[in-house]
Amino acid sequence: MASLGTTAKTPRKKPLQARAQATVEALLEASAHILASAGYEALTTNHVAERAGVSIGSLYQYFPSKEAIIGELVDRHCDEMNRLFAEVFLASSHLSAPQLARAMVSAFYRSKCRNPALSRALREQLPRVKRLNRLEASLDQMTEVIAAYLTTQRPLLRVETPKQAAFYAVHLVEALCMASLRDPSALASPEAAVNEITDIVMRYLFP
Amino acid sequence: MASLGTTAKTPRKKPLQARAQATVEALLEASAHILASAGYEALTTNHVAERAGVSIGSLYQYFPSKEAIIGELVDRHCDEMNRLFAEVFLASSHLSAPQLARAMVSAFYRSKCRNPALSRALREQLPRVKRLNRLEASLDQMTEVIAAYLTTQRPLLRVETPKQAAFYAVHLVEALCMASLRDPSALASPEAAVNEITDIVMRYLFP
DNA sequence: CTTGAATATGAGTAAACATTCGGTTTTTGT
DNA sequence: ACAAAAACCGAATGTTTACTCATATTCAAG
Repeated sequence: MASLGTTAKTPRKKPLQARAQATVEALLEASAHILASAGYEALTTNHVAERAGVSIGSLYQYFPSKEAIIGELVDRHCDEMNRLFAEVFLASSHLSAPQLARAMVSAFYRSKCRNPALSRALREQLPRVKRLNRLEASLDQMTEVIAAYLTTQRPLLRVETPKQAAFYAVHLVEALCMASLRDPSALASPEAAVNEITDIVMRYLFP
Repeated sequence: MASLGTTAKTPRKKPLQARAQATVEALLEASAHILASAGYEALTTNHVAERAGVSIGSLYQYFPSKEAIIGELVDRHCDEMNRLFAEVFLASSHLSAPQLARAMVSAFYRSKCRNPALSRALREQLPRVKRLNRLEASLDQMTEVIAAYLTTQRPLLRVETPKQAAFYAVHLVEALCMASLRDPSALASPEAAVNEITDIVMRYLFP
């Protein structure tokens, strides 16, 4: 491993032509597949390049380091999650609290269902790659939005501290969605899981 | 790295004399410290030996591989958690459901408080290592015990499926304890956290 | 005190791995 | 068709790291 400290942090080149874009996508897809199916241990640059069907040299034309690939993977995952969260929140903000809650839990659950194995790997296998903070940051941002919403609902609220309530609510939903995802066979259907989780949060937040 | 596949899985020697025992303890303590303070990346065998104040050769007298050290660390952590769980469960089984719940949550929380950094590291940085299954296995075992208990409380229960309820309850408690642990400053005191988490579980399980 | 077993040592080995670089092929614009 | 740019290639490099082994030291029992 050449000194990580001096590794360039910016890509060597931007992919301009269509085939270069395809190369980048293939590399990211290969990384996601390896991470999801074989774990972080198996995620070596050579392995990624091989699976992507490109040479190791090409990999380093577009990613300055192995960490940069993972970073991009995390970034995309977070962006997708944030996008869905914002979309559903806005689209459902006029609904009642229970309906909104259900919509949010469902959205969260479905966003993880797109690629359960990858979701798990990103959450569980990424050894403190600095970038993983972005996932925590996403949750923190959600917490703030929820806290603001709860403040507007204060009269109806069972709890008195919206910020704290949002913290527990978000972590609760995240953890139970991931847990349900891990073992979907032993438990009920996805819809049932969403219902149950929604129920738990609602009972906590509202009378 | 010598071929992992053919690495011996049993220790070379059992530590018989007192100084050998001390060496083993020093190695485990060093491993825990490095893992908690610097993360898995920094957990190299040479680093462990250095911090333990013994030579790398001594390390390999008592542990057949790096993975074996981590395995022992996880084993001890799980054993401690299981011990505390069983003890508190037996000692409190005659209490009312809310009191029992609070005792269990408190015990869980306190067991993580012994060494928060290590608890986090074992939970968040280790899923790459196969052995982490032991931690999941511990949770699964707890779930079974709780499910059995809930079955005896069925008439009082709000939910109808003890097994599923136990699953959500255990994961909920675990996740929220870890989350509270991560950011104890922003939230209330440990007692308040335990109370809140207990409250959430109780509202879910009982009317 | 002697002797054998247990313990400790640390330079050395080999393999894995991230990253580089010199050179080739393909595409684009003219 | 022809240059220039972009993309691609993969053997080679240098470092990291898990693990070994030949040797030295300490302990315990007779």
